[in-house]
Amino acid sequence: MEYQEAKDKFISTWGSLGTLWGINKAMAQIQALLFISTKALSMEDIMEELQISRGNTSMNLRQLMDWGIVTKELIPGERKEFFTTEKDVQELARIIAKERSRREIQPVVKVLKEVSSIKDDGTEKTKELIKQTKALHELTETADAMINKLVNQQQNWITKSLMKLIK
Amino acid sequence: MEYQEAKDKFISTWGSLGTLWGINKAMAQIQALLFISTKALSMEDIMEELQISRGNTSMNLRQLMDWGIVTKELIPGERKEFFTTEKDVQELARIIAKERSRREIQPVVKVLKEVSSIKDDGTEKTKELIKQTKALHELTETADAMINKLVNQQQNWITKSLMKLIK
DNA sequence: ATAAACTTTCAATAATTATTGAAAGTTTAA
DNA sequence: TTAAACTTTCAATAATTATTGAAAGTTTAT
Repeated sequence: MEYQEAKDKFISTWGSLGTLWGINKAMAQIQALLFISTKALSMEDIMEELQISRGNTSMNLRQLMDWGIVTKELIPGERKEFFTTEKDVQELARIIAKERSRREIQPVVKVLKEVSSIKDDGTEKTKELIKQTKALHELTETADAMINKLVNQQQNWITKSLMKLIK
Repeated sequence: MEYQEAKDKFISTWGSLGTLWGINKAMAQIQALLFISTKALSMEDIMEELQISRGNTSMNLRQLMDWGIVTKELIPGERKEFFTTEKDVQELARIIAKERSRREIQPVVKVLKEVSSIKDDGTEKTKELIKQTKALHELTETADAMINKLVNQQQNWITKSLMKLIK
């Protein structure tokens, strides 16, 4: 497999995986492109490479910046804006886990807590609703906490290794 | 909050969370409905409760059965088929994690492995592609393995507690 | 074998989501 | 201040995905 084929394959695969972390195809592809690029890219570059419109590129870059995954980079002497993505996979995982938790998991946890706290009127169906949503609430909260802890621990482990290397 | 309101809230919230575990709204809502139901439900019951068509109900029930989350239950003397979902949240988590891994994560891991294994032609861009996809490959594989281990460990922990309780 | 009771399938349609492109907005240089 | 170079916005449109409903299929009882 040659460079170009490998590159295209990576970008399209990563793009379709976007749903897994709750973002759309174009957004994931832009991130993928930046992730394997050796230098910061302009909007023009991205449009050209991915064959998408200016508007689409602009909106998706914005979203990636909102997530904190992509940053603008100003190149001296250049009028255009250039973009780069977080290159460290551990840090990337940390950001994604945190954002997904905040955007999607926390709101659900809140509803599960509310629903599982309704007053028990003694009927079987109410008891079942409370029991099941309570179990789901606990599981969701635990799983979310664990994942966040996990990605942060990895982070710490990496940081420690780096520290050792540096000093 | 009364029973009906709590129930509706749970079903619609769980439905919209469907995307998080890679299934569509109707599928998630059917599962949610069965999850808090005190008895097995017929297709008629589900259509009525969720206000969805027969075809939609049939197709989504099938998918839920493919996932291994819902099972048919034959009630003696009844011509209709009745459906129940896995009621244990831990087991549910285990099934979902396993299926998602098989359906979505493994294919991506495979591509990442392929792409990161292309021959290094010495150019900077090829080196970067190899380096970054290799890092992503390792991370994805590790994260996937960890999550599966995690849900299985929880499972074991629960199983052990139950065993103690029983004997 | 027939018909009633039920489920599945799938082409048509609806709903949702993503994308475009051009006008409006912004920044910089002269 | 003007104009060129660039980015953002957003209504229109395209693409994708979900849903319907009725015909075809299946199972069971007589």
